[in-house]
Amino acid sequence: MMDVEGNSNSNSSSSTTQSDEEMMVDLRRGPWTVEEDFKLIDYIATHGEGRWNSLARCAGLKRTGKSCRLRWLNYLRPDVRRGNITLEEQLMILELHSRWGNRWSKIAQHLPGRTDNEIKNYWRTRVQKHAKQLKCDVNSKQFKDTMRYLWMPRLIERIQAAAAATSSSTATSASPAASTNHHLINNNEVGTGNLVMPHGVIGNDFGVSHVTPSYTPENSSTAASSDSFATQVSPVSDLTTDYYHIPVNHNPNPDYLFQAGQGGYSESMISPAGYFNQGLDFQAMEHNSNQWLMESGDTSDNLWSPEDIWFLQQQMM
DNA sequence: AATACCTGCAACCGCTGCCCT
DNA sequence: TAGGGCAGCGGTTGCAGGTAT
Repeated sequence: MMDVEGNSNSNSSSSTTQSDEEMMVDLRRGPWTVEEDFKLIDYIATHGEGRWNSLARCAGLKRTGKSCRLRWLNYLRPDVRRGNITLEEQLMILELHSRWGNRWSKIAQHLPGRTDNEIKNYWRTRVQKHAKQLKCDVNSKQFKDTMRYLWMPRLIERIQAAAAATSSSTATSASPAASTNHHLINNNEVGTGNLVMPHGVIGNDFGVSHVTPSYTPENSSTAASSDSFATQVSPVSDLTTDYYHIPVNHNPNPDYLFQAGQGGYSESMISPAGYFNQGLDFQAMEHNSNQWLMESGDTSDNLWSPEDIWFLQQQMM
């Protein structure tokens, strides 16, 4: 299908526009070369982005406008963030996806520097894998609840643990990392409307202990010493100070995630009273959650034993 | 050491909606 | 108002690198 040498095959029932383009020019496809990258960067630096089809022509690139746009937005853009998805970003993705579904670009808007493509890939490769292990549909209520009441709280714990570890080890320094985490966990900022984490989720009034009373950073299997996690997902955010620091009250977007009074995340997830009433045993389920988180991003296919899966399914019924 | 298999990610495709003429 | 061009979105594919056998 894809021809790295740039000779487009004729299988595609591509759009009229694209077919016309391909007839007129011998368009390249497949991976971009360094030379092409430089051409694109150079041209955009001089002329700016937009008008992608003409941009491609003028820059001397034998690519479609689409391809140029994609390469720029997903890879070459100077503010694009590369590397592992942080815990905070994972949490954000889970929450936003539970709210908006596969609206990747919309989700990406709330993760500065991350592209919709990257988030989509993360979802497909990591999240859907876990759904598969649970033998349930990623869109099922069961899986969503598991995410909401198990996975996400554990992520929050890990963020807290990582922040605590960082702040204690860098208490006397003014490192950017410490500064960053301060913004993420400082509960005082909740009231200011500047903290983007949901109200009460990260802070003294967040009831993590109600969900996982036995948790401590020391005994948690999710501690930063976990090899799989340490390598796959950086336990300490390397976010810039402004990350997650969008002034909520000034955000014109009515859909803004953590806008006060939406009654979403902070109320339903952190106070799952209804769930306890339904007989969910979070203590028991925690085991699975720990494994899940510990191996998040791992390649293991055995996170869930058949017994675990059966148990979880029974609890969710 | 060689091969098969798996995973993650970059890139492509088709579709939709917006804007301009 | 209709049609064409363009930008953007979500889904899908193919490949490179890693891991298991």
